[in-house]
Amino acid sequence: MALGRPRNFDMDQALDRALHVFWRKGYEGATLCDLTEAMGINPPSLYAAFGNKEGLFRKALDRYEAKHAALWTEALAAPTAYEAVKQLLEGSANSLGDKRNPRGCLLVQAALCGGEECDPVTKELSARRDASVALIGERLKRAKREGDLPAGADPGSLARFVVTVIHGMAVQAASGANRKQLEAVAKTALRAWPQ
Amino acid sequence: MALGRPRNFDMDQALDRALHVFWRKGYEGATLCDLTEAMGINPPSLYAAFGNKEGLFRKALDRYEAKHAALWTEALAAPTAYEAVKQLLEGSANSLGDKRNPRGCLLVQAALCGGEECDPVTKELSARRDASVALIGERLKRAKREGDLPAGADPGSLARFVVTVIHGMAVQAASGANRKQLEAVAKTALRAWPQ
DNA sequence: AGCATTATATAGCAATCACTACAGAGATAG
DNA sequence: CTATCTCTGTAGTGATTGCTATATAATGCT
Repeated sequence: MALGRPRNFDMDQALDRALHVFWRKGYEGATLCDLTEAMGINPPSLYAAFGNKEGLFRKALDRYEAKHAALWTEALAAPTAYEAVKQLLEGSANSLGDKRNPRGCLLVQAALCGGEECDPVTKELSARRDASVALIGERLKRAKREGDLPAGADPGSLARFVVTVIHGMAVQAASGANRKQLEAVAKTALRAWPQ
Repeated sequence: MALGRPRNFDMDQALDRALHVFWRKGYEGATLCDLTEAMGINPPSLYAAFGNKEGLFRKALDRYEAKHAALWTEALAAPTAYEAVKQLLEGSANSLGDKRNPRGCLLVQAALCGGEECDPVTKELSARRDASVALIGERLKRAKREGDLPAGADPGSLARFVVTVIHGMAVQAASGANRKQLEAVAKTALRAWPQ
Protein backbone atom coordinates (compact mmCIF):
# COMPACT_ATOMS: atom_id res chain seq x y z
CA MET A 1 0.00 0.00 0.00
CA ALA A 2 1.03 3.58 -0.51
CA LEU A 3 3.03 5.33 2.12
CA GLY A 4 1.66 8.28 4.08
CA ARG A 5 -1.83 9.49 4.73
CA PRO A 6 -4.27 8.09 2.15
CA ARG A 7 -6.15 10.36 -0.22
CA ASN A 8 -9.52 11.33 1.16
CA PHE A 9 -11.45 11.78 -2.12
CA ASP A 10 -12.20 9.78 -5.23
CA MET A 11 -10.06 10.93 -8.16
CA ASP A 12 -12.55 9.95 -10.86
CA GLN A 13 -15.49 11.57 -9.15
CA ALA A 14 -13.51 14.75 -8.46
CA LEU A 15 -12.38 14.81 -12.09
CA ASP A 16 -15.95 14.42 -13.27
CA ARG A 17 -17.02 17.35 -11.12
CA ALA A 18 -14.15 19.46 -12.44
CA LEU A 19 -15.00 18.46 -16.01
CA HIS A 20 -18.56 19.58 -15.41
CA VAL A 21 -17.38 23.02 -14.23
CA PHE A 22 -14.98 23.51 -17.18
CA TRP A 23 -17.73 22.37 -19.54
CA ARG A 24 -20.17 24.99 -18.28
CA LYS A 25 -17.81 27.91 -17.67
CA GLY A 26 -14.86 27.31 -19.97
CA TYR A 27 -11.21 27.34 -18.94
CA GLU A 28 -10.89 31.02 -18.04
CA GLY A 29 -14.38 31.24 -16.58
CA ALA A 30 -13.87 28.34 -14.17
CA THR A 31 -12.25 29.71 -11.01
CA LEU A 32 -10.34 27.59 -8.56
CA CYS A 33 -13.03 28.42 -6.06
CA ASP A 34 -15.65 26.96 -8.43
CA LEU A 35 -13.52 23.89 -8.95
CA THR A 36 -12.59 23.12 -5.36
CA GLU A 37 -16.16 23.65 -4.24
CA ALA A 38 -17.55 21.33 -6.91
CA MET A 39 -14.86 18.72 -6.25
CA GLY A 40 -15.42 18.86 -2.52
CA ILE A 41 -11.72 19.40 -1.75
CA ASN A 42 -9.41 22.23 -0.72
CA PRO A 43 -6.84 23.93 -2.94
CA PRO A 44 -3.79 22.08 -1.54
CA SER A 45 -5.40 18.73 -2.36
CA LEU A 46 -6.12 19.91 -5.88
CA TYR A 47 -2.55 21.08 -6.42
CA ALA A 48 -1.04 17.95 -4.92
CA ALA A 49 -3.13 15.75 -7.22
CA PHE A 50 -3.16 17.72 -10.47
CA GLY A 51 -0.28 20.21 -10.35
CA ASN A 52 -2.21 23.35 -11.26
CA LYS A 53 -5.34 24.58 -13.01
CA GLU A 54 -3.99 23.70 -16.44
CA GLY A 55 -2.98 20.21 -15.31
CA LEU A 56 -6.45 19.63 -13.93
CA PHE A 57 -7.99 20.85 -17.16
CA ARG A 58 -5.87 18.48 -19.24
CA LYS A 59 -6.92 15.55 -17.06
CA ALA A 60 -10.55 16.60 -17.37
CA LEU A 61 -10.06 16.89 -21.12
CA ASP A 62 -8.70 13.35 -21.30
CA ARG A 63 -11.71 12.16 -19.37
CA TYR A 64 -14.07 14.05 -21.66
CA GLU A 65 -12.55 12.47 -24.75
CA ALA A 66 -12.55 9.03 -23.17
CA LYS A 67 -16.30 9.34 -22.68
CA HIS A 68 -16.74 10.09 -26.37
CA ALA A 69 -14.22 7.59 -27.67
CA ALA A 70 -16.75 4.78 -28.06
CA LEU A 71 -18.89 6.78 -30.49
CA TRP A 72 -15.89 7.56 -32.64
CA THR A 73 -14.27 4.13 -32.72
CA GLU A 74 -17.58 2.42 -33.41
CA ALA A 75 -18.56 4.91 -36.10
CA LEU A 76 -15.22 4.73 -37.89
CA ALA A 77 -15.41 0.93 -37.81
CA ALA A 78 -18.65 0.97 -39.80
CA PRO A 79 -18.48 -1.01 -43.06
CA THR A 80 -18.99 1.98 -45.36
CA ALA A 81 -17.68 5.53 -45.19
CA TYR A 82 -21.20 6.91 -45.52
CA GLU A 83 -22.39 4.82 -42.61
CA ALA A 84 -19.39 5.96 -40.55
CA VAL A 85 -20.08 9.64 -41.17
CA LYS A 86 -23.80 9.11 -40.62
CA GLN A 87 -23.10 7.59 -37.21
CA LEU A 88 -20.70 10.42 -36.35
CA LEU A 89 -23.15 13.17 -37.27
CA GLU A 90 -26.18 11.52 -35.69
CA GLY A 91 -24.22 10.45 -32.64
CA SER A 92 -22.92 13.98 -32.16
CA ALA A 93 -26.42 15.42 -32.53
CA ASN A 94 -27.67 12.91 -29.98
CA SER A 95 -24.85 13.63 -27.52
CA LEU A 96 -25.02 17.42 -27.89
CA GLY A 97 -28.79 17.25 -27.45
CA ASP A 98 -28.50 15.35 -24.16
CA LYS A 99 -29.93 17.67 -21.54
CA ARG A 100 -28.23 15.78 -18.72
CA ASN A 101 -24.92 17.25 -19.85
CA PRO A 102 -23.86 20.89 -19.95
CA ARG A 103 -24.60 22.57 -23.26
CA GLY A 104 -22.13 22.37 -26.11
CA CYS A 105 -18.77 20.70 -26.59
CA LEU A 106 -15.81 21.13 -24.25
CA LEU A 107 -13.29 21.05 -27.10
CA VAL A 108 -15.04 23.95 -28.78
CA GLN A 109 -16.13 26.25 -26.00
CA ALA A 110 -13.56 25.76 -23.23
CA ALA A 111 -11.06 28.11 -24.90
CA LEU A 112 -11.64 29.04 -28.55
CA CYS A 113 -9.61 32.10 -27.68
CA GLY A 114 -8.59 33.91 -24.50
CA GLY A 115 -5.95 35.83 -22.62
CA GLU A 116 -2.29 34.99 -22.95
CA GLU A 117 -2.21 32.75 -19.89
CA CYS A 118 -4.56 30.27 -21.57
CA ASP A 119 -2.68 30.15 -24.85
CA PRO A 120 -1.36 26.60 -24.32
CA VAL A 121 -4.90 25.43 -23.58
CA THR A 122 -6.22 27.08 -26.73
CA LYS A 123 -3.50 25.38 -28.77
CA GLU A 124 -4.13 22.01 -27.12
CA LEU A 125 -7.85 22.16 -27.92
CA SER A 126 -7.10 23.24 -31.46
CA ALA A 127 -4.74 20.29 -31.90
CA ARG A 128 -7.32 17.85 -30.57
CA ARG A 129 -9.98 19.22 -32.90
CA ASP A 130 -7.57 18.90 -35.82
CA ALA A 131 -6.89 15.32 -34.80
CA SER A 132 -10.54 14.46 -35.42
CA VAL A 133 -10.28 15.85 -38.96
CA ALA A 134 -7.25 13.64 -39.56
CA LEU A 135 -9.03 10.63 -38.05
CA ILE A 136 -12.01 10.93 -40.39
CA GLY A 137 -9.68 11.78 -43.25
CA GLU A 138 -7.82 8.50 -42.84
CA ARG A 139 -11.07 6.55 -42.84
CA LEU A 140 -12.21 8.32 -46.01
CA LYS A 141 -8.88 7.80 -47.77
CA ARG A 142 -9.26 4.10 -47.11
CA ALA A 143 -12.80 4.28 -48.45
CA LYS A 144 -11.54 5.87 -51.64
CA ARG A 145 -8.91 3.16 -52.08
CA GLU A 146 -11.64 0.58 -51.62
CA GLY A 147 -13.90 2.26 -54.16
CA ASP A 148 -16.33 3.20 -51.40
CA LEU A 149 -16.01 6.84 -52.45
CA PRO A 150 -16.27 8.23 -56.02
CA ALA A 151 -12.96 8.93 -57.73
CA GLY A 152 -13.71 12.68 -57.77
CA ALA A 153 -14.31 12.92 -54.04
CA ASP A 154 -11.70 14.61 -51.84
CA PRO A 155 -11.37 12.75 -48.52
CA GLY A 156 -9.62 15.68 -46.86
CA SER A 157 -12.27 18.24 -47.74
CA LEU A 158 -15.04 15.83 -46.88
CA ALA A 159 -13.51 15.09 -43.49
CA ARG A 160 -13.15 18.79 -42.77
CA PHE A 161 -16.74 19.36 -43.79
CA VAL A 162 -17.98 16.68 -41.39
CA VAL A 163 -16.01 18.09 -38.46
CA THR A 164 -17.11 21.61 -39.39
CA VAL A 165 -20.75 20.56 -39.16
CA ILE A 166 -20.16 18.81 -35.82
CA HIS A 167 -18.47 21.89 -34.37
CA GLY A 168 -21.20 24.09 -35.81
CA MET A 169 -23.73 21.87 -34.03
CA ALA A 170 -21.72 22.38 -30.84
CA VAL A 171 -22.14 26.14 -31.23
CA GLN A 172 -25.86 25.62 -31.84
CA ALA A 173 -26.09 23.42 -28.76
CA ALA A 174 -24.30 26.04 -26.68
CA SER A 175 -27.05 28.47 -27.69
CA GLY A 176 -29.73 26.01 -26.58
CA ALA A 177 -30.64 24.12 -29.76
CA ASN A 178 -32.43 20.88 -28.91
CA ARG A 179 -31.79 17.33 -30.08
CA LYS A 180 -34.47 17.42 -32.74
CA GLN A 181 -33.00 20.53 -34.34
CA LEU A 182 -29.50 19.07 -34.24
CA GLU A 183 -30.67 15.83 -35.81
CA ALA A 184 -32.26 17.80 -38.63
CA VAL A 185 -28.93 19.54 -39.24
CA ALA A 186 -27.13 16.19 -39.30
CA LYS A 187 -29.67 14.82 -41.75
CA THR A 188 -29.27 17.83 -44.03
CA ALA A 189 -25.49 17.58 -43.91
CA LEU A 190 -25.65 13.97 -45.08
CA ARG A 191 -27.25 15.11 -48.31
CA ALA A 192 -23.88 16.62 -49.24
CA TRP A 193 -22.45 13.11 -49.51
CA PRO A 194 -20.94 12.56 -52.97
CA GLN A 195 -23.33 10.67 -55.29
CA MET B 1 -20.72 72.67 -30.55
CA ALA B 2 -20.52 70.50 -27.48
CA LEU B 3 -19.93 72.04 -24.10
CA GLY B 4 -16.80 71.37 -22.07
CA ARG B 5 -13.42 70.01 -22.95
CA PRO B 6 -13.51 68.19 -26.29
CA ARG B 7 -12.78 64.47 -26.50
CA ASN B 8 -9.16 63.81 -27.28
CA PHE B 9 -9.51 60.53 -29.20
CA ASP B 10 -11.45 59.26 -32.19
CA MET B 11 -14.41 57.13 -31.12
CA ASP B 12 -14.48 54.97 -34.23
CA GLN B 13 -10.77 54.27 -34.20
CA ALA B 14 -10.82 53.48 -30.48
CA LEU B 15 -13.79 51.17 -31.02
CA ASP B 16 -11.97 49.41 -33.85
CA ARG B 17 -8.98 48.86 -31.59
CA ALA B 18 -11.22 47.52 -28.81
CA LEU B 19 -13.02 45.26 -31.30
CA HIS B 20 -9.68 43.88 -32.38
CA VAL B 21 -8.77 43.02 -28.77
CA PHE B 22 -12.12 41.34 -28.03
CA TRP B 23 -11.86 39.46 -31.32
CA ARG B 24 -8.47 38.00 -30.42
CA LYS B 25 -8.92 37.43 -26.70
CA GLY B 26 -12.65 37.05 -26.18
CA TYR B 27 -14.73 38.95 -23.64
CA GLU B 28 -13.25 37.46 -20.47
CA GLY B 29 -9.74 37.27 -21.85
CA ALA B 30 -9.62 40.94 -22.82
CA THR B 31 -8.52 42.92 -19.77
CA LEU B 32 -9.14 46.62 -19.29
CA CYS B 33 -5.40 47.04 -19.40
CA ASP B 34 -5.34 45.38 -22.85
CA LEU B 35 -8.20 47.56 -24.00
CA THR B 36 -7.01 50.93 -22.75
CA GLU B 37 -3.53 50.29 -24.09
CA ALA B 38 -4.83 49.32 -27.53
CA MET B 39 -7.26 52.23 -27.60
CA GLY B 40 -4.59 54.68 -26.51
CA ILE B 41 -6.69 56.12 -23.69
CA ASN B 42 -6.87 55.91 -19.88
CA PRO B 43 -9.56 54.05 -17.92
CA PRO B 44 -11.61 57.15 -16.97
CA SER B 45 -11.98 58.10 -20.64
CA LEU B 46 -13.13 54.59 -21.45
CA TYR B 47 -15.72 54.61 -18.68
CA ALA B 48 -16.95 58.10 -19.55
CA ALA B 49 -17.45 57.09 -23.17
CA PHE B 50 -18.73 53.52 -22.87
CA GLY B 51 -20.00 53.00 -19.32
CA ASN B 52 -18.11 49.83 -18.51
CA LYS B 53 -16.43 46.80 -20.09
CA GLU B 54 -19.75 45.27 -21.11
CA GLY B 55 -20.93 48.54 -22.66
CA LEU B 56 -17.74 48.80 -24.65
CA PHE B 57 -18.13 45.22 -25.81
CA ARG B 58 -21.69 45.84 -26.99
CA LYS B 59 -20.55 48.87 -28.98
CA ALA B 60 -17.72 46.83 -30.48
CA LEU B 61 -20.21 44.10 -31.29
CA ASP B 62 -22.45 46.56 -33.12
CA ARG B 63 -19.45 47.73 -35.09
CA TYR B 64 -18.48 44.16 -35.92
CA GLU B 65 -21.94 43.37 -37.24
CA ALA B 66 -22.10 46.63 -39.17
CA LYS B 67 -18.95 45.60 -41.00
CA HIS B 68 -20.56 42.32 -42.01
CA ALA B 69 -24.00 43.71 -42.79
CA ALA B 70 -23.25 44.34 -46.46
CA LEU B 71 -22.48 40.67 -47.13
CA TRP B 72 -25.74 39.60 -45.52
CA THR B 73 -28.06 42.14 -47.08
CA GLU B 74 -26.57 41.63 -50.53
CA ALA B 75 -26.67 37.86 -50.25
CA LEU B 76 -30.25 37.73 -49.02
CA ALA B 77 -31.26 40.05 -51.85
CA ALA B 78 -30.06 37.55 -54.44
CA PRO B 79 -32.76 36.45 -56.93
CA THR B 80 -32.80 32.78 -55.84
CA ALA B 81 -32.54 31.15 -52.42
CA TYR B 82 -29.70 28.96 -53.63
CA GLU B 83 -27.75 31.96 -54.84
CA ALA B 84 -28.39 33.72 -51.52
CA VAL B 85 -27.05 30.80 -49.48
CA LYS B 86 -24.16 30.34 -51.88
CA GLN B 87 -23.13 33.94 -51.38
CA LEU B 88 -23.48 33.62 -47.62
CA LEU B 89 -21.34 30.49 -47.39
CA GLU B 90 -18.69 31.67 -49.83
CA GLY B 91 -18.68 35.16 -48.37
CA SER B 92 -18.21 33.77 -44.88
CA ALA B 93 -15.40 31.51 -46.05
CA ASN B 94 -13.76 34.48 -47.71
CA SER B 95 -14.15 36.73 -44.68
CA LEU B 96 -13.03 34.09 -42.16
CA GLY B 97 -10.05 33.31 -44.36
CA ASP B 98 -8.90 36.93 -44.43
CA LYS B 99 -5.55 36.98 -42.68
CA ARG B 100 -5.73 40.73 -42.06
CA ASN B 101 -8.38 40.07 -39.41
CA PRO B 102 -8.06 38.11 -36.17
CA ARG B 103 -8.93 34.44 -36.55
CA GLY B 104 -12.51 33.28 -36.21
CA CYS B 105 -15.83 35.03 -35.61
CA LEU B 106 -16.47 37.42 -32.73
CA LEU B 107 -20.06 36.20 -32.27
CA VAL B 108 -18.83 32.65 -31.79
CA GLN B 109 -15.64 32.94 -29.81
CA ALA B 110 -16.05 36.04 -27.65
CA ALA B 111 -18.14 34.20 -25.06
CA LEU B 112 -19.57 30.80 -26.00
CA CYS B 113 -19.58 30.21 -22.26
CA GLY B 114 -17.87 31.74 -19.25
CA GLY B 115 -18.09 32.80 -15.64
CA GLU B 116 -21.26 34.24 -14.17
CA GLU B 117 -20.21 37.84 -14.71
CA CYS B 118 -20.27 37.38 -18.48
CA ASP B 119 -23.64 35.65 -18.60
CA PRO B 120 -25.44 38.64 -20.19
CA VAL B 121 -22.76 38.76 -22.89
CA THR B 122 -23.13 35.04 -23.57
CA LYS B 123 -26.89 35.48 -23.91
CA GLU B 124 -26.51 38.53 -26.14
CA LEU B 125 -24.20 36.67 -28.52
CA SER B 126 -26.51 33.66 -28.52
CA ALA B 127 -29.45 35.91 -29.42
CA ARG B 128 -27.55 37.55 -32.26
CA ARG B 129 -26.52 34.17 -33.65
CA ASP B 130 -30.14 33.02 -33.47
CA ALA B 131 -31.17 36.17 -35.31
CA SER B 132 -29.13 35.07 -38.30
CA VAL B 133 -30.98 31.75 -38.39
CA ALA B 134 -34.27 33.62 -38.40
CA LEU B 135 -33.03 35.98 -41.10
CA ILE B 136 -32.12 33.17 -43.47
CA GLY B 137 -35.28 31.32 -42.47
CA GLU B 138 -37.45 34.22 -43.62
CA ARG B 139 -35.67 34.35 -46.96
CA LEU B 140 -36.15 30.61 -47.45
CA LYS B 141 -39.83 30.74 -46.47
CA ARG B 142 -40.32 33.36 -49.14
CA ALA B 143 -38.46 31.13 -51.58
CA LYS B 144 -40.79 28.25 -50.79
CA ARG B 145 -43.86 30.43 -51.35
CA GLU B 146 -42.39 31.47 -54.69
CA GLY B 147 -41.68 27.88 -55.70
CA ASP B 148 -37.96 28.52 -55.50
CA LEU B 149 -37.63 25.64 -53.01
CA PRO B 150 -39.12 22.13 -53.40
CA ALA B 151 -42.37 21.51 -51.53
CA GLY B 152 -40.67 18.97 -49.29
CA ALA B 153 -37.91 21.34 -48.17
CA ASP B 154 -37.99 22.70 -44.61
CA PRO B 155 -36.86 26.37 -44.62
CA GLY B 156 -36.22 26.34 -40.87
CA SER B 157 -33.96 23.29 -40.89
CA LEU B 158 -32.19 24.49 -43.99
CA ALA B 159 -31.54 27.89 -42.43
CA ARG B 160 -30.18 26.28 -39.28
CA PHE B 161 -27.95 24.05 -41.38
CA VAL B 162 -26.47 27.01 -43.21
CA VAL B 163 -25.75 28.90 -40.00
CA THR B 164 -24.35 25.74 -38.42
CA VAL B 165 -21.87 25.39 -41.27
CA ILE B 166 -20.88 29.06 -41.02
CA HIS B 167 -20.28 28.76 -37.28
CA GLY B 168 -18.42 25.52 -37.81
CA MET B 169 -16.21 27.33 -40.29
CA ALA B 170 -15.64 29.99 -37.63
CA VAL B 171 -14.33 27.27 -35.28
CA GLN B 172 -12.13 25.97 -38.07
CA ALA B 173 -10.83 29.47 -38.74
CA ALA B 174 -10.09 29.95 -35.05
CA SER B 175 -7.88 26.85 -35.29
CA GLY B 176 -6.03 28.29 -38.24
CA ALA B 177 -7.85 26.87 -41.28
CA ASN B 178 -7.05 28.88 -44.39
CA ARG B 179 -9.35 30.40 -47.00
CA LYS B 180 -8.91 27.56 -49.45
CA GLN B 181 -9.97 24.97 -46.89
CA LEU B 182 -12.96 27.06 -45.83
CA GLU B 183 -14.05 27.54 -49.42
CA ALA B 184 -13.93 23.78 -49.92
CA VAL B 185 -16.20 23.34 -46.90
CA ALA B 186 -18.63 25.92 -48.27
CA LYS B 187 -18.66 24.15 -51.63
CA THR B 188 -19.34 20.79 -50.01
CA ALA B 189 -22.16 22.25 -47.89
CA LEU B 190 -23.88 23.56 -51.01
CA ARG B 191 -24.24 20.00 -52.25
CA ALA B 192 -26.80 19.49 -49.49
CA TRP B 193 -29.14 21.88 -51.26
CA PRO B 194 -32.51 20.20 -51.99
CA GLN B 195 -32.75 18.95 -55.60
C1' DA C 1 -11.97 87.69 -17.48
C1' DG C 2 -14.82 84.40 -14.81
C1' DC C 3 -17.90 80.53 -14.65
C1' DA C 4 -19.87 76.17 -16.00
C1' DT C 5 -19.04 71.96 -18.13
C1' DT C 6 -16.70 68.01 -19.82
C1' DA C 7 -12.49 65.28 -20.66
C1' DT C 8 -8.01 63.88 -19.08
C1' DA C 9 -4.10 61.85 -16.20
C1' DT C 10 -2.50 60.08 -11.87
C1' DA C 11 -3.07 57.12 -8.50
C1' DG C 12 -5.25 53.82 -6.08
C1' DC C 13 -9.66 51.37 -4.55
C1' DA C 14 -11.87 46.67 -2.88
C1' DA C 15 -12.44 42.22 -4.72
C1' DT C 16 -10.94 38.33 -6.81
C1' DC C 17 -7.42 35.66 -9.14
C1' DA C 18 -4.23 31.35 -9.05
C1' DC C 19 -1.52 29.48 -5.78
C1' DT C 20 1.08 28.11 -1.23
C1' DA C 21 3.28 28.12 3.77
C1' DC C 22 2.34 25.84 7.69
C1' DA C 23 0.81 22.82 11.11
C1' DG C 24 -1.66 18.87 12.13
C1' DA C 25 -3.97 14.32 10.82
C1' DG C 26 -3.69 9.64 9.34
C1' DA C 27 -1.35 6.05 7.51
C1' DT C 28 3.07 2.49 7.27
C1' DA C 29 7.63 0.86 8.89
C1' DG C 30 10.77 -0.46 12.27
C1' DC D 1 6.18 3.38 21.03
C1' DT D 2 8.93 6.62 17.53
C1' DA D 3 10.07 7.94 12.94
C1' DT D 4 8.65 8.89 8.42
C1' DC D 5 5.79 9.91 4.84
C1' DT D 6 1.77 11.95 2.42
C1' DC D 7 -2.57 14.19 2.53
C1' DT D 8 -5.73 17.72 4.64
C1' DG D 9 -7.60 22.22 6.44
C1' DT D 10 -6.70 26.93 7.71
C1' DA D 11 -5.26 30.97 6.44
C1' DG D 12 -3.10 33.65 3.79
C1' DT D 13 0.37 35.22 -0.27
C1' DG D 14 1.40 38.76 -4.13
C1' DA D 15 -0.60 39.88 -8.47
C1' DT D 16 -4.25 41.23 -11.25
C1' DT D 17 -9.08 42.20 -11.94
C1' DG D 18 -12.77 45.92 -13.18
C1' DC D 19 -13.48 50.31 -11.76
C1' DT D 20 -13.17 55.20 -9.57
C1' DA D 21 -11.92 59.51 -6.45
C1' DT D 22 -9.51 63.54 -7.22
C1' DA D 23 -7.34 67.20 -9.24
C1' DT D 24 -6.31 69.49 -13.46
C1' DA D 25 -6.72 70.83 -18.42
C1' DA D 26 -9.48 72.54 -22.22
C1' DT D 27 -13.39 74.13 -24.23
C1' DG D 28 -18.08 77.45 -24.69
C1' DC D 29 -21.04 80.91 -22.58
C1' DT D 30 -21.78 85.36 -20.39
